[in-house]
Amino acid sequence: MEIKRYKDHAVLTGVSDLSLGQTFDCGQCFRFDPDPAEGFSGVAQGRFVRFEQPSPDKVLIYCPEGDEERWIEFLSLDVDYSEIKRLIASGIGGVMSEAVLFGGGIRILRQEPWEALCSFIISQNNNIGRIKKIISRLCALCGEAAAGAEGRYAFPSPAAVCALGEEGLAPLKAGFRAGYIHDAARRVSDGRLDLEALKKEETPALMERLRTVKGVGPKVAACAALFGFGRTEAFPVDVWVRRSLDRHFGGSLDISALGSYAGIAQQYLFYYERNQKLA
DNA sequence: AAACAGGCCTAAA
DNA sequence: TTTAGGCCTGTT
Repeated sequence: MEIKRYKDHAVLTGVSDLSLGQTFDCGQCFRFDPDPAEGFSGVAQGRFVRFEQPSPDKVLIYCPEGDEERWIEFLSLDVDYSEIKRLIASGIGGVMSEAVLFGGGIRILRQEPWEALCSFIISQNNNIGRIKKIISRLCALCGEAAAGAEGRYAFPSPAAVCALGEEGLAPLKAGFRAGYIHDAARRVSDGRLDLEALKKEETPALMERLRTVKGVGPKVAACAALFGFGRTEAFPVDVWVRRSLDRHFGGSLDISALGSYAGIAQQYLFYYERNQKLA
């Protein structure tokens, strides 16, 4: 992969195994949308960014000079997915191979721990459209202005969320999740749940700690670990993956064959189960 | 209009 | 330890 820097954007060539569309529409991330101009835009790490993909092997990143690497990491473009895909497909075969072909452009984004935890708390018993709206309102309510765009907001800090109190979250219309959001914000901001320190923990211990938050069960903890802590071995089972496992794998899957890539495989299965009928 | 949506909590066996 | 019902809100 090569990087060339121009005045207001960087150009990556020699990109493989990436579809911006699949990556931003596979349910892992709630803050990016198709941009009116072109491509996908959103806020991450407090900064506005826009990505374009004029051809499969070419990606444009509209960002300040010097930020390219940040976004390359965000997109996991520093990881060789072709090898991972081969491993997953050959390790399981059958429907898994189909799923890898179908969603082969998905990359697991490297999102921030707090944002991932909070977002997946909100996601429970909820649909993507509404999840996005709730998160958008949360950011507008107490997030700081994002760098690089007017009217865009960073994901708020735990302290900022906590300061609102549970009642202060009412405008989000998050329903029963408001209490969960507040508990998470309180635990993180008062240090009982030290997300920074948890980066050093093994994945099972990490998930166990995350589950001390009210409203965080196995699925949400696994999602936070996978998307917020880069734990690609975490294997969240939601209704779609459940459906896929029931339909194609006799109800369960021996993920030992997937090594540390179970979470990536999960994402292919999820995307395939959820979207194949649209194709 | 009733069910359901990318779960989890609580109460009851 | 496992299982059923309920939960906010919005959409179909």
